[in-house]
Amino acid sequence: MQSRTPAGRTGRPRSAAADAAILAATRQALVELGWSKLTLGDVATRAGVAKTTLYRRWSGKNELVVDAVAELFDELELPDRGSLAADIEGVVLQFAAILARPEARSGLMAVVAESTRDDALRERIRASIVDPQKDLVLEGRARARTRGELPPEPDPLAVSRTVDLIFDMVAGAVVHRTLVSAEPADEEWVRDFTRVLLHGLTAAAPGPSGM
Amino acid sequence: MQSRTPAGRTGRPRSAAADAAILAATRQALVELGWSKLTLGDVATRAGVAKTTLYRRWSGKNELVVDAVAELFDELELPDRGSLAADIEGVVLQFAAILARPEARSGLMAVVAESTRDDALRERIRASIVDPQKDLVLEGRARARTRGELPPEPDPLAVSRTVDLIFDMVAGAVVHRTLVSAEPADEEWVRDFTRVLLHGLTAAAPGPSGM
Amino acid sequence: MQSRTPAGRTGRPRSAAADAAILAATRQALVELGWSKLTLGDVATRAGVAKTTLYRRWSGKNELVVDAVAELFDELELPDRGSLAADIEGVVLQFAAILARPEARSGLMAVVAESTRDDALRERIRASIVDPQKDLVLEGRARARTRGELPPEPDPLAVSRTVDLIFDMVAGAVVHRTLVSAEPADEEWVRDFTRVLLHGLTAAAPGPSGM
Amino acid sequence: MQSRTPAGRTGRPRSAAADAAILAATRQALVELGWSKLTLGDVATRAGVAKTTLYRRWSGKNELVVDAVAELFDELELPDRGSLAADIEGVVLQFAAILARPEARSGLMAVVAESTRDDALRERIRASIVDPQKDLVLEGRARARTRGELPPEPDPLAVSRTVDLIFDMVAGAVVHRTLVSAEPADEEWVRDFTRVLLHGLTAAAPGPSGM
DNA sequence: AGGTAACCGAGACGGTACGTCGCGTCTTCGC
DNA sequence: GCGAAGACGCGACGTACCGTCTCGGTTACCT
Repeated sequence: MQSRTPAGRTGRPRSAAADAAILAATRQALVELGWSKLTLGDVATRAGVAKTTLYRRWSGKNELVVDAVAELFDELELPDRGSLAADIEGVVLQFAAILARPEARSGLMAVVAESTRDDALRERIRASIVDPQKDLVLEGRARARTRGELPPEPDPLAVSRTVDLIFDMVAGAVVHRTLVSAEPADEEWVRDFTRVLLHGLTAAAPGPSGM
Repeated sequence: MQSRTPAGRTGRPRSAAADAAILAATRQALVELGWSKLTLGDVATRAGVAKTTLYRRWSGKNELVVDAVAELFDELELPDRGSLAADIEGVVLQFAAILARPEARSGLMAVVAESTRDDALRERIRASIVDPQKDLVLEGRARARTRGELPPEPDPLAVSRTVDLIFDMVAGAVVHRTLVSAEPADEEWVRDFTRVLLHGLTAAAPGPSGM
Repeated sequence: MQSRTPAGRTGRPRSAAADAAILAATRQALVELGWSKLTLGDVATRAGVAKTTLYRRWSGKNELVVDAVAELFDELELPDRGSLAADIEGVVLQFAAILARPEARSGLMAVVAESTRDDALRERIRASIVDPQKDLVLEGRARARTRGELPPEPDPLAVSRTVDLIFDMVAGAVVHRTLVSAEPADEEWVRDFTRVLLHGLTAAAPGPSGM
Repeated sequence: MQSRTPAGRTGRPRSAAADAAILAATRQALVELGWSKLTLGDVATRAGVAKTTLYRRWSGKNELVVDAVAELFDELELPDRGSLAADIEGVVLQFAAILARPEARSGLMAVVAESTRDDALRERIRASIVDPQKDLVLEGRARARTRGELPPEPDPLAVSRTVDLIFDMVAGAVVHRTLVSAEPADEEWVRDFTRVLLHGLTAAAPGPSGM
């Protein structure tokens, strides 16, 4: 192993505790103030840290909040509930539970909004938040295939297209339900949604577009 | 008919041209600067209007942008393309076309993000943007029913639940595809999506939960 | 008799009551708010008058306040107390009494300050406020001369110089005492001041500079 | 001795150069614009300083101008011209010279006007501007006493009363001559004034009121 | 064991935008 | 045509954060 400091250097190393304190303070501030009223000076104060220390690690509000929110999604995992439908329901419920937390709600949508004009930010969001979720879709399909619930892998290009579609439908529906319609994505809704999604995928599968 | 000015009728009336100029300037600024760099002072200048005039009509950036973006959605209408699937594809494409415009992208997501902490704002978004869209879903279902593509109206409560689900799935998927995945919701994607959605709805329909 | 409207004109004549109401409202506002916080909109409201009406009669805050304060000095008159010293004491006390009123204090000094960069304003102050006071000095000297307390009139140029000096000394001392030292110009102070002034004038009179 | 920074010693220290630049810019703006058109934003710009820096040091226009004008009076000193009359003439001429400068004229009167409704401001004016001048009167009397031009010190209470009266007469007359009458307090006027004042004081001295 | 370089807190700095207030002008309606 | 009501363009206000920059002082690594 090696030291964390990038290029084995002299001088005092950065405090590891500060990073955690800053991210926690960011989430706390998101809960209490929301995205638009969150200020970096306030986050620094909450974390017991100087503004300088914060700016040494993050270049601005967007990047900081992405990282703070990303940690919330680390707890997402694919439960093994025995069937594809049940697995999907499980993960959708987890996703909905995260979006129900106030620090995720405004923070996530705000950085997504910002990312429409900032490619680096969108890439950061994709890498920290979106791709890990997409991996769950892939993992779920693989598990279903071993169970025999899905046919063997078709050609890879079609797979990618299908996975992307599934992901947009799942994430999009939950986000829209939670944030725009402002209704809870509870078990009943998730059951309805999962049924439509699964039936749609299996029924549409043999179609000519190779789904 | 009657006079438009509701109650107090004295004094110089508000300029109607100013409203239009301000909303147009807001959209222009959204295109050029994006949400976060848009300032009300700049919008006022672009509109050839004093800041006070703007503040007399809108209480802040959020409300202004909601109204500016809402006008973009006024052009949405349900085309009659002859079949339910084609109608859906048509309206989804229109929706996608609007979301492809930069003044809608960042503006819409940003106000949605803000609305997570501002109930009045969420209600404004719902009334000006969301509900008109939802009406299209209702209209489309009614038309399909006269065509015989859908069974006659089941009980009203289930209808509401289904319409809400459809709406969250349609709007959510398009938004997520466009803004998060940052891929175009083009004809091919819309065709795939519509197939899955329609198959899912018809296949799931006879289920015990009354869908 | 005839109408007040200057050049016998058509249309509704200006309300004479409005002028008085505006000046009274100005003094009231001076008392409550002071010069710097006095606003013309507020004066108009207090007077039950529209801003337009006010601006039709006065061109701005300075001119309005000069007129409002000038009315306070109309009550100044030269009492006949039997001797020059007593006459002076009397008029100085009256002057001090006016300066003790809050509507005079801040209003007067403020317009004087403004007049340092506005010749028209200074002329207006001189005509409405200063010259009437100076006339009292002339009147007092004439009366003293008939009493035999002063020698007959020397050459007119020297008179003007002396009157100006007396006036600057009297008005200046009272103003400074009242506003800068912030002590009351009461009877005792006025007696002391008058003694020094009169002794100075009579003792200095035979001097070579013709006083 | 000890460190200058009183208590909190951490953080970047305030720039001493900024204070001087701001006061100089204030005087320059007073000359060019006068009190009423002087804006703190403009002063900051002239000083090459941010508005916040200015507000960190002064709470508003009044306080700033008092300090800016006070520095003008620092150059006042009592010349030794050999006699009491000559000394007085000298210091009055200095005082008049300062009041002849445009940065003093409008600035000084305006803050005095404001001070009629702001006790803290009046105290600030007294401490920075008035009291130093009054000290000159005391110094002049002491020097005259060593010369034998004045009798030895009478009782202290009467002294205070006399000094206050002298001061109000001197400062008041010069201010009134300069600002209200708008005539120069030149050597001739100062000679006349000094003669009246001195004769008045000496002639009145033996009076019963203890002067 | 000492030197030194990067870290840390605190907080002042030059900026930019905020949302409000007052100005003096204008536009409308009613008397 | 006058007067009330009030919207208008304008410009300054005083505040809040931004992201940067000194400060003095503290570690941990590397001789």
